[in-house]
Amino acid sequence: MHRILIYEDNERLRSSLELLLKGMHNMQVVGGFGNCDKVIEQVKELSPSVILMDIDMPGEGGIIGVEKVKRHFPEVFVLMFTVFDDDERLMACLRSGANGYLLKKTSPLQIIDAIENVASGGAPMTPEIARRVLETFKVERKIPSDLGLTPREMQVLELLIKGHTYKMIAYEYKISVETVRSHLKNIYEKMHVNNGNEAVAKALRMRLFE
Amino acid sequence: MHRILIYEDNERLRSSLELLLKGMHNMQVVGGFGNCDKVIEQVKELSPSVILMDIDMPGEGGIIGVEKVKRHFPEVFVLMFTVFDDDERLMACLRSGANGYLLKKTSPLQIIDAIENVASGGAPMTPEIARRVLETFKVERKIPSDLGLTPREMQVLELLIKGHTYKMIAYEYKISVETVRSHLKNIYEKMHVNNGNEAVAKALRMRLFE
DNA sequence: ACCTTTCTCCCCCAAAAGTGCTATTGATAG
DNA sequence: CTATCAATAGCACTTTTGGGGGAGAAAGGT
Repeated sequence: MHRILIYEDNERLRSSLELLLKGMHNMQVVGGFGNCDKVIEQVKELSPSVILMDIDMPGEGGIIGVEKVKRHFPEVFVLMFTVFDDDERLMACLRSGANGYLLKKTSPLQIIDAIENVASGGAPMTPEIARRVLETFKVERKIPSDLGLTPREMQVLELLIKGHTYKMIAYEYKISVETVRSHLKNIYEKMHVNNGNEAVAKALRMRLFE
Repeated sequence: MHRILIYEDNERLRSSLELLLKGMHNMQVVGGFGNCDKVIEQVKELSPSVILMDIDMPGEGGIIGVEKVKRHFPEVFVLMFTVFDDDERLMACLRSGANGYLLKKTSPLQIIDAIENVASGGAPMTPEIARRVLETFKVERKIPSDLGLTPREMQVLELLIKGHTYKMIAYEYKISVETVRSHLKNIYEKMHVNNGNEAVAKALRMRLFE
């Protein structure tokens, strides 16, 4: 039996949802509210297993809502449910740990499906949403990032990033400080930077190291 | 009409897939191979609209495959299709720009669905996969990361990351170099680091800046 | 055999960075 | 009113860095 809690400021839509879900033998709507101002108390009180959460609501919206819920009750599944589909909000929800993301144009059947799905550990989302999520992975992709650094140069740069001084790097690799200097000179030239700080920043931004 | 190209080293499975897809009125299997060694030539030759790509194949596997395809033909949709479901491979594929990710236990009907779906710009994946993808978003979440840096200290640190010298920072904010030094001293202490390189690395890793 | 790259090392020298102090001012919280 | 904090600034002193050279040995490719 799934215990559903609904956050949706549009009264009519909320009623429709309640009606729809009540019609299912294995679902029980334990509550419905128009904003997330008291979400913590309400979840504690009603102990839902799945929350349907609209994003755009007066007072505290769904983004704050999902964050609060997931921080205090990470075991409760939260399903975002919205007309808005801008990437900003989407990502904000996902980062806060939302378990799924539905657009309001989703059919009733699919909503039921999604609830079943999320309750069994899945992460339902429309293919549209999924595409956008994957998109963000791609942009994150490592750019060619071929600076032509030699293996040794990479090693030296790595220790520089760790905050080692030239002397420490030299000791680490059993080479002279002069050699370390040479490597760093070459590194800076190849990276088109003028000092260590810039090199460190650039290397990390290019994800040469983690 | 979708033009499908299949990469799958298991002959029997490949035949089954071909048979399944050929049965559809709007799909045409333009080819099938057991590895990705010549994927570029093959795609150029056969110009598929959707590629079904197994991950584990002798020779060049699907991960190299999807990467090659997406680099040379970003407009071709690639649907990964595999028994393996470890996060490493999954992420590698997604980063390379795979358009969807199916597990082999997926039913024939769902495979057809997924192809239609990916061809119309969606990103089909099993809820299971979707869950894992969302998971990676969560772990990426910004941690409180409160070092107690003051606004001014943040500004100074920001320029340091850009590779500015103390002198340049001082000039930028119309303060004396000594003041910059003071700020940096405090910054290093608060961050528990001993020099600029380490501070830059730590700041970027904590995503204090991007 | 010749060339290039990589890794190694050296010198000089100036600039920059880091450490340890002190100290004044203005704003703010208690 | 007082204590704290942020921001400012200074000085002395040491260490570290960065930029300019040059140069030799080993490895790898043509």
